[in-house]
Amino acid sequence: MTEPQDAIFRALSDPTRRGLFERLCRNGDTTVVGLLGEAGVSQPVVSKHLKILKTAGLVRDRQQGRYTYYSVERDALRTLIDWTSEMSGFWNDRFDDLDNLLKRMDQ
Amino acid sequence: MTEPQDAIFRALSDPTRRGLFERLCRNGDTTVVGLLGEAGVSQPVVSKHLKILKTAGLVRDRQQGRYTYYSVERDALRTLIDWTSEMSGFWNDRFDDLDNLLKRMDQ
DNA sequence: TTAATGCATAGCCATTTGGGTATGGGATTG
DNA sequence: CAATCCCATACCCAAATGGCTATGCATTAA
Repeated sequence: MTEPQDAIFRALSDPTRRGLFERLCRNGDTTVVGLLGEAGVSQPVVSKHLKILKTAGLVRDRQQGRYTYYSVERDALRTLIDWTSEMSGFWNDRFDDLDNLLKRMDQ
Repeated sequence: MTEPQDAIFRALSDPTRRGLFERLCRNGDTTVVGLLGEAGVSQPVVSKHLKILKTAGLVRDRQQGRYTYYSVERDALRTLIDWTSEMSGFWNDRFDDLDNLLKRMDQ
């Protein structure tokens, strides 16, 4: 059972790739060549990273003539947010339990 | 410049490792042997993963006799939450900009 | 229609990574 | 004190990963 978090965390774990995603978050809708500047790697590498981000459901691409525009996918970070709040929830629940325990012990 | 997100995303990108972290979120304060069951890997591998989680600032360990208890670090997910909301922010800002643009065009 | 541009795919290679077994040291139990 | 248990470190190995160059296919520009 491969969780959806797998692809997300994997995709964002590489600095170059996360940099591409961040740039798309800031500037949105950019061509591959447009992303090439700050990436610091060759064009094929950028393409490869974008494909991974796309597979993870983080970005989408749109063809226009000989250009390919990439942009952040709608609800890209939904899975990440959900997972994080679930984990935080467990954490808080345990503190609630501890809290209740202490209250009961206090009586 | 190695961002703090690097270690976090890296650490959580591996399913086995994320599984360990999730288990600690749910149950908190568990020994290495206690974690061994669900992990599905050998004890040395669990220890190695825990070390990586610890280095990433996600968990802490506490020695007690011959047992080592691991638990989720306070504010473990802070960095993750901050990064996510920052990215979401950029996204929303762009929509605000678009919104403003449309309003201005509307006049 | 030729030349140039944008981009993806295909190989190739060095490094990293996740897993295993072997081992040893400290703490507890018999 | 001997046996056992908990856990970390040291190696080793196959597979995955991230980078590169070469190349080819569209699309646009000359």
